[in-house]
Amino acid sequence: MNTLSYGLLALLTRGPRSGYELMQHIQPIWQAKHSQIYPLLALMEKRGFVQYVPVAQKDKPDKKVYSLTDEGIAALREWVPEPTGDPVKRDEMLLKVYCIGFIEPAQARQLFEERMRMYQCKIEKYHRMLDDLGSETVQAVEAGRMEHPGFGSYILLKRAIGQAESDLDWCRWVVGLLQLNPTGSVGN
Amino acid sequence: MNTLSYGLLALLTRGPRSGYELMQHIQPIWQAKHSQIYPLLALMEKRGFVQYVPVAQKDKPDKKVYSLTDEGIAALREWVPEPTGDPVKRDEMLLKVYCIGFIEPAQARQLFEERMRMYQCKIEKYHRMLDDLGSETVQAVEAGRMEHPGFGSYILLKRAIGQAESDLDWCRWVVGLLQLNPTGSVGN
DNA sequence: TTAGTCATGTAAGTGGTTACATGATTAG
DNA sequence: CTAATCATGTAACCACTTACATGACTAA
Repeated sequence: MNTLSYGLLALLTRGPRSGYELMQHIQPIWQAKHSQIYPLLALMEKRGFVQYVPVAQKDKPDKKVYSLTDEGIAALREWVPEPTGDPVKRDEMLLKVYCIGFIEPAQARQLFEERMRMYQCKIEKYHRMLDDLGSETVQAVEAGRMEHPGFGSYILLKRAIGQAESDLDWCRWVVGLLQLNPTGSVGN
Repeated sequence: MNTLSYGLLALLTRGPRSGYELMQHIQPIWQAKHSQIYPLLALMEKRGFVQYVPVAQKDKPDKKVYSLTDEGIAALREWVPEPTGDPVKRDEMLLKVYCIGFIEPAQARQLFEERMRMYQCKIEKYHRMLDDLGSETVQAVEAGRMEHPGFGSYILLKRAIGQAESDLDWCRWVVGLLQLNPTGSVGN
């Protein structure tokens, strides 16, 4: 049972999901491909943490809909109070930024402008996801009702938006600095 | 040549460094252990991207001080304009937050308070690192002189501080929400 | 005297990605 | 007609962590 396995159990607290759905929903929180998720689900099924019902579909491939067992819920509850690992962040761009004095100013500008587009897309996506949660959830969250399904999703989305906006502001600040001293603008 | 290898080349643009120093300095940007870094340095030395001078020390173990070769610089310059990979973020805590409705309110509070301490430590550490850069660097950055050694370090530190403060604010906001509805305070 | 720092390396294991494999349906 | 989505799985590979190994010096 690794962290991703517990993460899958966490997602299943919202209700039964297929492996494919789990794979999609876990992406914003924990990057993982289907090739990693399917074997873990099979393993957890063997160990009794989850169970599945095969669902036949017309027009689409059949699927397995997984749900938590009592054992799975117990495992989740044991995991939560355990010491939480430090966050792991790896961003290739930051390594490029470290040696920014070594590269063409035009390339530097491009690097930041690409990232600004990426963050803007993310922010829009997250806002759409917030809207999808509905006003009923918003009211529950604002009242601090953490037992409400959607409380976790809402505060996670808020965090993702805050992070993306902070990064976007940083990009704008750096682009502003770069324009102060347009070393690379010969020929523009 | 993987991303970490280019990252090591990026660090070496600041001047010669030992493997041990590289390992320490790359931590805030890219988590990697010495056991991963030493073999990569050996490989890059074989391929001619870096070279080293053995330095004998009294009172300390001998070390190898690596520096960039012209080939290494060329490789760096080729890498920068290549498409930049998406950032990878994996934080166990967010998975726990997702199923926060399923856990004890006291445990939830503890989770956030632990994180708030972690972010506060980080922010203090980053501020100390900023101070270490000196006013000369600050002036160069404020003038947008990106070719200045320290420009990259300064803007990366600013980003790290912004991120940590954004996360800390989020934790405070959630803790505030949790206190609105003290479900778990029976017996306090 | 125990733990921590400096300093380098290898070996074994886990976690995660890419590629291979299948196949029907739908949208451009 | 090509690409994307849904849906599951395996195999090979790469990236990263943990443990093993050594050894001298220093601070609590």
